[in-house]
Order: sequence, then C-alpha cells, then structure tokens
Amino acid sequence: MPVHNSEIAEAFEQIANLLEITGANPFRVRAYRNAARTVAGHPTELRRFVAGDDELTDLPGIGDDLSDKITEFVKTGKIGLLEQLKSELPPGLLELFKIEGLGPKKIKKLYDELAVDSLETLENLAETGEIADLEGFGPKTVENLQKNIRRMKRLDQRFLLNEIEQYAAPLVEQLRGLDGVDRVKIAGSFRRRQQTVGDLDILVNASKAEPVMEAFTGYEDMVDLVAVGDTKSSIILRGGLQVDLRVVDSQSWGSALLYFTGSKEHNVALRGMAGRQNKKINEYGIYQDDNRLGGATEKEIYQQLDLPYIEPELRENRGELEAARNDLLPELVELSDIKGDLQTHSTGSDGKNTLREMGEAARELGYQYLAVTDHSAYLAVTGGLDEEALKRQGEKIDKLNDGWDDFRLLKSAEVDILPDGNLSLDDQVLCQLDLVSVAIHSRFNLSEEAQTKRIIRALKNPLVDILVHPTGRLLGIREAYPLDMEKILQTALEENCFLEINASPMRLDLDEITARRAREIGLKLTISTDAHSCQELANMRYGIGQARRGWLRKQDVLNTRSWSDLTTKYLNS
DNA sequence: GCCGTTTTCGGCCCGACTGTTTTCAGTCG
Repeated sequence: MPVHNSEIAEAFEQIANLLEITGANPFRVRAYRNAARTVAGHPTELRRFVAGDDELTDLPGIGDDLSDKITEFVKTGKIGLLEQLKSELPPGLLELFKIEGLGPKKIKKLYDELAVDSLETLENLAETGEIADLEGFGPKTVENLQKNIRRMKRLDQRFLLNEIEQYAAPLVEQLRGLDGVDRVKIAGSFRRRQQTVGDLDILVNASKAEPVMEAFTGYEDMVDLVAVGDTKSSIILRGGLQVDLRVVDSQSWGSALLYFTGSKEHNVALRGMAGRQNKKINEYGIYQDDNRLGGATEKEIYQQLDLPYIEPELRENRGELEAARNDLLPELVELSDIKGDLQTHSTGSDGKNTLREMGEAARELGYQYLAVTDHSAYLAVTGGLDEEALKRQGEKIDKLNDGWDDFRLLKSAEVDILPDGNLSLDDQVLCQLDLVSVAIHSRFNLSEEAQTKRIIRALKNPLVDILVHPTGRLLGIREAYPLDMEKILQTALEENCFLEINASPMRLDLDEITARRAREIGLKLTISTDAHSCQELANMRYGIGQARRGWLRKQDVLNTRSWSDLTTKYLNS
C-alpha cells in the first residue's frame, strides 16, 4: 500500500508523544512535532521524493535522520523507532494525550505508579479514588480529569466556521456593549480561516479587565467555567464550544492580537527571528534590552523585524516568513474581487429559490453573472433535470437575461461523472450550455487508481469546464475519497479545465494545501458556493478564506474575471 | 533532532492559570 503524508505525520506525532513520556529531550520531541506538521501540510506525496530526485532534507524541519525515517516508512510501511517505543510503552497511552489537562508528566506518573495504560483503566481508577493518592494529584485534579474525559468523548469534533459564527455573534455583541470596551476581535484559528475551529479566542481592548471578566464568566450560554484569571478566562458554552477571552490595554493590542491569532508555529518562528536580532516579543509588545519598540498594532511588530504585514491566513509557518523577508508575499484574493458564482442550485433541482430569485440575489451582491448548475436527473434524490427539462430551463434563462442589461444567468449543469468516467448527459446536450461542471456523487469507495482514472476521463471530455467539490469530503462526516491529486491537477491544466474551491463551510473542497499546489503549477481555480438558496450565496466568504490560505491571488481565481473575459479567454465551449 | 545575519556546537518563545504546594511544576496556547 502506498504511504500517504497523513500517515507519516501521524507516525511522527505518535513518536513525539511516546518520546515525551519517556522524558526525552523536549527539543527532540518538538523536532518530531514540527516534522509532522511539515509532512501533513506538504502538497505532494512524499513517497514521490523517495522514488525521485528531490531531497527530503530540503523540506523545513527534515534533516538526515527524519529523512531516513520517512524513507524507511515508505519502503517498509514501518518505522523502527515507533515499533520499538510501542513495544516499550502501551500504545493505549497515546489516547490519553487527547484529555485536556493531562500531559506527558502526569501520564507517565499514572503509568509508572498505577499501571494506567488506557483510557478505560484511567476511568476506573478515577472512579475508585485511587488516583487522588498520587503525589501531585488532589481531589480537584481527579474531578477535572473525569470532566475532561466526558467532554473528550462527547466532543471529539471540531466546529465548522458557520457554526462558530453563530456562537460568537451574540457573545461578541454583548462584550462590545460593555462600558469601557473599545475593541473586540475574534482571533485564533477562526481569524486565520482554518477549515474547522476547535475553540474560540476572543480579544478585548478595555481600560479595565474586571467588568469584562465578570460579564464573560456570567454569560447566559455558559455551562462550565474552565479558568478564571485577572486578564484571561475560559468558559464552555452550551453545545460544548470552549471560549477563551483575554483583556488587554490599547498599547498591547497588536502584540496580543498577534499572539492570540497564532498559529503557534508562526509565533514561535517569529519570536525566534526576533531573538536573533536581540529583540523579544511577548503578548505585551516587542522589546530590545529594556526599551519598548512597539506593540499597539500587528504591523508595528512586523515592521520592527523588517517585515511587511503578514495576513492572518498565511500565518502557519509554511514559508510566509521567508516570503516576507524576500518581499515575495502574495497579494491575496479578496471577496470584493469576485465577479460571479459558478455553482448554484435552483428549484430546477434541489434548490429552494427560483432562477429569477437567485439571479436577483446575485445582482444585489454586485455580481456580473451567476451559473445555475442544477443536478442532472441521474442524481434521482435531488429531483434533477433530464434533457427536456434542461432545455426548458435554458429558455427561461434566455427570457430572464433579456430583462437584465448588467447581469446574466449562465446555462449550466452539475453533471454526474459515472463510475466509468462517462457523463450523465450526452455531448449534444452539454454543448448547448455556457458552462459544464462535473462531479462525483456515487461510488465513493473506488480504489485511488480507479477513482483517479474516472475523473481524468471526465476532464478529457472537451466540453467539460469545471470539476466541482473535487474530493467529495464533508468536514467531520466523510473523508475525501483517495485520489492522485497531482495527476488530476496536471490533467486539468492540460485540458484547460478548472477545479473548484467549494465555499460551503461543510466542504471547503479543495483544501488549502491542494489549492496552493494548483497555484504553483499555474492552474486557475474557481471559488463557488454551491448555494441551494439565495441566502447561501453569502457563503462565498468561506471559500475566499480557504483560497487565501492557499496563497491564491486575484489572478489565480477564474471568477474574478468578467463574463466576456471568461468566455473569450478561458472557456472552450 | 534541527539549524546557522551568533554557531558544524549550542541553542531551541514566552507568559497565564491551576492545583497542590508553601515556592512551583505541569499544562496550555
């Protein structure tokens, strides 16, 4: 079986955790964690490095030793060190790392003194009270442990961006209304537009922290208090979302925002860079010797390090600091650059609004065009269009377009790719359309080879324009089906096709890693909402976030172009 | 275990909060 990057990353993560229990050099542990991130975030499969000429040691955080371990894993399916660690320590210890408040030291103590080797034994011993006898473990620790185990079991999930917004909006509004509060901003992975968010980080700029803390810890939707301090508190909301809040004064606003936005890896790298210039960054500011150099804005801190401002979506320590140093940061695509939405649904299939309603809603967003890509009849569950119905829909679109002089609806369809790579509508139907999108909605379980072949065959049809939601993933629900994405990207490039970043917060498919790879090879992407109602057209912002995380500029996104540009320069049908 | 506007050796971000302690280790972000 070919080894995937995610498996290599997981193995490194396990090695890091097990090494930590053995009390290994913490920097060695960190090296494995860093490598796990590098590997997980790499756009091409590392097994290609092993087979080809590229050097694994060119990757950041991968030296001779870790390069050898990757090679070993790719060739044998195993890593000797991990096997050895697992033979010395029960692998059941690994799941204990997921419990909040339990780290390597405590896990080791539980294992050494009480032979705790799994979640189950831990739960049993917590029940009997034996754990409270251990040095350093009091009754409060046991209570928290039990609480956090329950929470972990209930909530082995992350939240979608739209869910987070629903939780955050009323809380942020309430904080903004407090006396003495100047600014409230959501930081953390939400601000970086990560595809899912584990907890919510809120930063407040206020003259006095106390009343803010009081309001926060008394918030009506709170079900549990995790921590309460003078300037920092954490609560759990109904639904299980943890919210961390920090209050700072305006002088420290920028440094606190930078620190609280992360990523952790970006901050570590940035502070390392500061250290080499004899400067120090903390959440209160940037300093040299005893002099304060700044900290009121994020820009000020970057400037003090001779760097341009780095957008939150890029702060992952995936090359953005180097790019910033060399003045090579991309000018990222923005919501206002978008000229139209290329994947939406109407009452013609499973959408909630009519063609006219969708068109008017798109016009109000300032778009020049909207493609209504109703499903083909093959997908029976959506009540899709057959050839006759599609024709009638085309006539309706013509009439509607006659009534607009600043906007047009595009005749289109979301055509199914059949298991053999043929399409669910005939070519003579497809050639009547302005735009042909194709997608997989069945047989998700084909092998990587068969699924890749299926898609490539579809892309080679000269009438096809866009492959939508290319990997089929549903965040937290369904994994992406296995694909040789590199082959698909290359084929799309050769065939003048485009791949979509689906902006639905449940999908965000393509992911940022693949999006960045597409840009690297010069393949343009579309960002479309897959809206099934007028309201969902506003989901575009989630797709933009994902695109920005993939380093995409305006020119890398097809639907930043006017319709005339699109037809004359990019679409072949 | 990685890495080099201090370096092939000696560093590796930094502070808040908790719980169990009497001054701090562990964990988290």
